[in-house]
Amino acid sequence: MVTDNPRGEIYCTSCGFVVKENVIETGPEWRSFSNEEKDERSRTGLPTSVAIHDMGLATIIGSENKDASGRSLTGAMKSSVERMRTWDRRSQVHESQDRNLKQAFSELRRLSEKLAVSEAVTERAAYIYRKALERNLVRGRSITAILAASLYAACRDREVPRTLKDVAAVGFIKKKDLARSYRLLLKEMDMQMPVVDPMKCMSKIASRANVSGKTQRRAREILQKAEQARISAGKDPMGISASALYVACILEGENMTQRDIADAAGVTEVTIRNRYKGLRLALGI
DNA sequence: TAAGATAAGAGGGACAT
DNA sequence: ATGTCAGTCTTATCTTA
Repeated sequence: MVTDNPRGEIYCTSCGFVVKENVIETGPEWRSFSNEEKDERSRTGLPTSVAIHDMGLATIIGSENKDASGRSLTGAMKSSVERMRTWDRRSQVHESQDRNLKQAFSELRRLSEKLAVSEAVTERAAYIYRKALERNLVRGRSITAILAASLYAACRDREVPRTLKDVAAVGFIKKKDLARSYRLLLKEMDMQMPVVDPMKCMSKIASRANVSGKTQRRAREILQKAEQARISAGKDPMGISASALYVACILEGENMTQRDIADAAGVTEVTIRNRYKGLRLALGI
């Protein structure tokens, strides 16, 4: 059993079955450099986070007209403090950028929760969105579009297997629009993303399709051979992964239809068939 | 019913004009 | 900037076992 923290999933190392998704960070909040420190430090308050518009560091001037030692303020002082309060309130959302971020991040929370991604991914998405905002990429486009693209980018960056389709669905936007925004981010911000590893998709599909661990191991072997045979480049990783699993089901005598696997992977039967054909050709099955 | 075949269409990358 | 080309994936429909 292994915890994959960035992905927020716990899965079995021998069969790849995903036991639990969206696991909360289990480590201590602080790194400790000695045992004494470890004992002394405790979790205090919210950790700072770039996914909160002011990074969780807001301080507001209270409404009690008392000074630090609890004495009432003089009249002159009162009006002065009142002015400060006004500015204090204004500075909390002092720019349109801040307002934008506030809205975006509440949306981000919603999407992250629905996608069941870890806090690390959410943080990353927030960071990317901030950058996008700074570079004026949001102007003239919808906040949701760029935000969803940031979230997708974060998933790619952290190698969390979420498809464009997954993200588009929870954001109620069209897949092609999401793809467009995502490419915009990559281009304008010179980002480089790792290629999606079909292996990473395997456990996801397998657990959704309810195939046995044995079959899944078989599928992984097939997938490995397929990669060695270089027939996977440029193909949809979910498609590759799904068809490998389909082949494994046949070999292991597990009665799964193309429809079942296709549904679990979020691709069409035709795609399965095409990959399946190439797989047979390359591996001589 | 499941699997295979075929065709049309979308969207984007590469490359030339 | 605009057009073409090759390649991928999707949707839809028909055929085959």
